[in-house]
Amino acid sequence: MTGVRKARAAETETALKEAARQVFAERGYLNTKITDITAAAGRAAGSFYNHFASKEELLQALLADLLAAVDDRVQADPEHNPDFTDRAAIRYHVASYLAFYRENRTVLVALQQAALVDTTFAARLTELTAPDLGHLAEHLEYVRRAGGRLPGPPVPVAQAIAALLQGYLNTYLENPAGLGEEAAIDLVTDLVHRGIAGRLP
Amino acid sequence: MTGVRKARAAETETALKEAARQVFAERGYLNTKITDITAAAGRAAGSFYNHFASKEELLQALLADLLAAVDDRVQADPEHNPDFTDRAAIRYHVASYLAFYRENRTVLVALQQAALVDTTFAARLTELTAPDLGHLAEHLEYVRRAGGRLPGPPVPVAQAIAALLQGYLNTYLENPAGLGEEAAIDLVTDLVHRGIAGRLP
DNA sequence: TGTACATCAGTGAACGCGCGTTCACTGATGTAC
DNA sequence: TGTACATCAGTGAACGCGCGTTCACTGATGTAC
Repeated sequence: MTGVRKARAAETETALKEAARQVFAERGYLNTKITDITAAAGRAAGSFYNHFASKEELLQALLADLLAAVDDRVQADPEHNPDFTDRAAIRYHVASYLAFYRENRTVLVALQQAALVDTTFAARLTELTAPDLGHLAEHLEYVRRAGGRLPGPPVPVAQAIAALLQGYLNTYLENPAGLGEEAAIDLVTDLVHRGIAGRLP
Repeated sequence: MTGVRKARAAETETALKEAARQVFAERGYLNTKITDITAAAGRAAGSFYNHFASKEELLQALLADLLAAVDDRVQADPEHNPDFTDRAAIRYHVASYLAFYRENRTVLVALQQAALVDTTFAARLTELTAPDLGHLAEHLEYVRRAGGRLPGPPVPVAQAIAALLQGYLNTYLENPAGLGEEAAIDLVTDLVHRGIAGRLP
């Protein structure tokens, strides 16, 4: 009568997903066995396959959840300042990237790991980051038009900045080493701001 | 009488190492099976264990070779300019890092992959990069003493720069996207130089 | 509302594949005398 | 220098472990009448 079954199924599905997130965070995606996930979720091994065909498909599901969250966030984002000669505009981007990375680090790292082993995920990952890269490159183009001398063409510079953000913020989140969050954001902001705005007229 | 046996053994050992490097480059360390290596080396599967106890130990051997090469390089390096307020000094470091990374990319990437799965390699890797980080931090300290305003404490800034170098140069080597090597070096150099030297007196 | 049957989520032991690892064997090289 | 035996690098079929995946079974929920 009432959808007790569906509710139960949904319950264990989310239990599996949460268990996966937890276990991925503890020992990494590649080191996680399916029975690790089911054990952490308190279910039998066979139950897994009622919900996901494989560990990869589970990761896809986590990715889908993440993307949904991203969409919400982007919609909540007002028209932000595209002027990257303005330090505050850069800082805003850095801060929101840190917040996003902090929130979704487990899944992002799991994706990166999966991408090493599985070309499907590798393709997926570049597909996902492409828009962000383009977005960054546009902001850099703005700087160039405003008379700033970028250290190189917009796209490679955007790649470099993306590497800096991803690499350093990951390091930072793993071990803040006494540096406050605001200080970390300022650090990256300054590096980028000075680095790109260069010699303004 | 002559060491024909030893010579043969050494020969297949290097054949295995070279095959490993090649296969790692093609499909990645984690995706490589031991039989992939022996097949690429043109030997029987069992032969592998006359030389290495496991794939991990083979990687250790590749790492040892790499470190030996590094030692040679460092000795050949004259007392370089520690003054990171000087653009040329930074460029020198960037260029030599790129050369090193280009030369040893396969093994470095294999190490990074191994580190994801095996805590031994993770520890090894941080151990290996620690001196470089310290070295960088010293150069930054120099800038600070010279009156430059770093965007943050030397060690975190060094981490950020290391992330930029490693992340971007890896991206660049995978796909130069039409950017010349000198241009790539200049890009990173400018980003770092402007970023750290900031407002000099 | 009650009864009989169907369906479904979950269980966990068992199966089987992939791959690392072993080991008896071969032929060549080294050693002893 | 020659002969008999020992040792070693290499071979590849076979073994077995780990782990993903299946499947017969259970008890509860849903449906038909």
